[in-house]
Amino acid sequence: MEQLHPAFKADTKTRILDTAERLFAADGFDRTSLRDITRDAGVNLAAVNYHFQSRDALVAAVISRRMSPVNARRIELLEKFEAQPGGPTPEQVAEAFIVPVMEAGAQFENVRPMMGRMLSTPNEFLKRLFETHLAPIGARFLEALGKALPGVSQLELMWRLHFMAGVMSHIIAFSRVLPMMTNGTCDLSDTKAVSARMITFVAAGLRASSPLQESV
Amino acid sequence: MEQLHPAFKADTKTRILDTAERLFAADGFDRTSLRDITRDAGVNLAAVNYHFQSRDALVAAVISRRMSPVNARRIELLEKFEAQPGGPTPEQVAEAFIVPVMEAGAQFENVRPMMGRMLSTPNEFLKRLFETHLAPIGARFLEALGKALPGVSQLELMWRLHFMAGVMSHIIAFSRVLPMMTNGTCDLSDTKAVSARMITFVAAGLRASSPLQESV
DNA sequence: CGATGAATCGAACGTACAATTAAAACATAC
DNA sequence: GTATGTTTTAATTGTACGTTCGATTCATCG
Repeated sequence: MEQLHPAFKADTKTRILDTAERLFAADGFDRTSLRDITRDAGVNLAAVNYHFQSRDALVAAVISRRMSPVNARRIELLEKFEAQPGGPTPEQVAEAFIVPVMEAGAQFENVRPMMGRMLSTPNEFLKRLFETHLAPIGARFLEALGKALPGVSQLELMWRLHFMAGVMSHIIAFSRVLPMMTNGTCDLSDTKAVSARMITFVAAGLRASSPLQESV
Repeated sequence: MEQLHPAFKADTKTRILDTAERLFAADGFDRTSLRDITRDAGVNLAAVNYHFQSRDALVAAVISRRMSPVNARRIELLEKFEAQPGGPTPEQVAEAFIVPVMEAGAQFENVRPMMGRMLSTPNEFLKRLFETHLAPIGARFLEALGKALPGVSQLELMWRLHFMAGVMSHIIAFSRVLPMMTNGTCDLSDTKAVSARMITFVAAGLRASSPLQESV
């Protein structure tokens, strides 16, 4: 893992970010107080409101730090696949959607559970933040799906985009409990293998003929 | 909708349950206080700790009231499909998993968002409750998947079970925001149509040949 | 009617929270 | 080495929370 123990070195701002990320991942955004964060980070309580302006702004900073590179990588992959002669395949769209998240999860210990929290916390502020980060990504992937599955209606594509998102969100959100729930059977440490499983499942679902409009 | 406005009739206990369900669905479990609930229900604050013993026990009661019938119906459907000559098809397993939830969502306004909150709240008490309700269901569906997809390894089945759960959880959890996110395109009111789309997607994913072990 | 238990009520308990303040400590440049 | 701007500190503010309490109302039955 790349992260240092926050008790050593690193400036206050980074210590707060790292500790907040870890605690948000472990306990959720709503149930982690500034007192928890500052105590664990070994900094003063007021440091949060000094470096960031508010608790909400800290949450936004924690999320942006990890989400922005992931979404940039997603777009990058998508453009690469779209430039290829056969256009993007459903497998490639799924890969561009899933792999950057899984790779970030492998690189930074807390990213997967933290994103899981983000995807699943009812907090209204988080919902807005989520929209900010994911609305443009959703639109971009809808467009790519249209190229990968010509003839499928926009409505159907929209649904399947959300089904794909559901498969990934669930695995992300359950990344901490999944090994326990399955008695160690489901192991997320082999990122490539898990991604491959997901891509296979999702691509097959994307390719399935529509249940309501059989024709084209 | 079957529910009455809590301000009229119904005894205190039911008024609390109905109001709590509505507020939990709207604002989440953690962000809904007993004061919010009792104010909206028009009952005294102390009534919650009188009728239920604690806030946690109220949460458990709210969830059990809706989850128990859904899970009973799931098992019922599964047994019906398993009794059929061809054994259960992947479509039938998906149907038994998905349809009871969607039907409960159509019957009671707040069930879908409330279940979405339940599936996605980091609260440790909720996690335990979730385990209680879903662990046996998961085991039962894993068994059914084994019959529907003979030759697929237990490991692969476990993953695909979670992929299926992910598709449904995501739609459930996003039931309130999905119409807004998609500019009204994705509409959950036609329960049968949404269920059919999900079943098609999931069954295709379940049937896909394994990415890691091609043979069998 | 009068008594007994369930149900409701207003009020308070102690705890935890985000945010703010003014002073202290620190670093940097002159 | 003193002045200036940045960072850290301890203490406090006001608000909200779950839970508990004793008193009061209500329904039921002897």
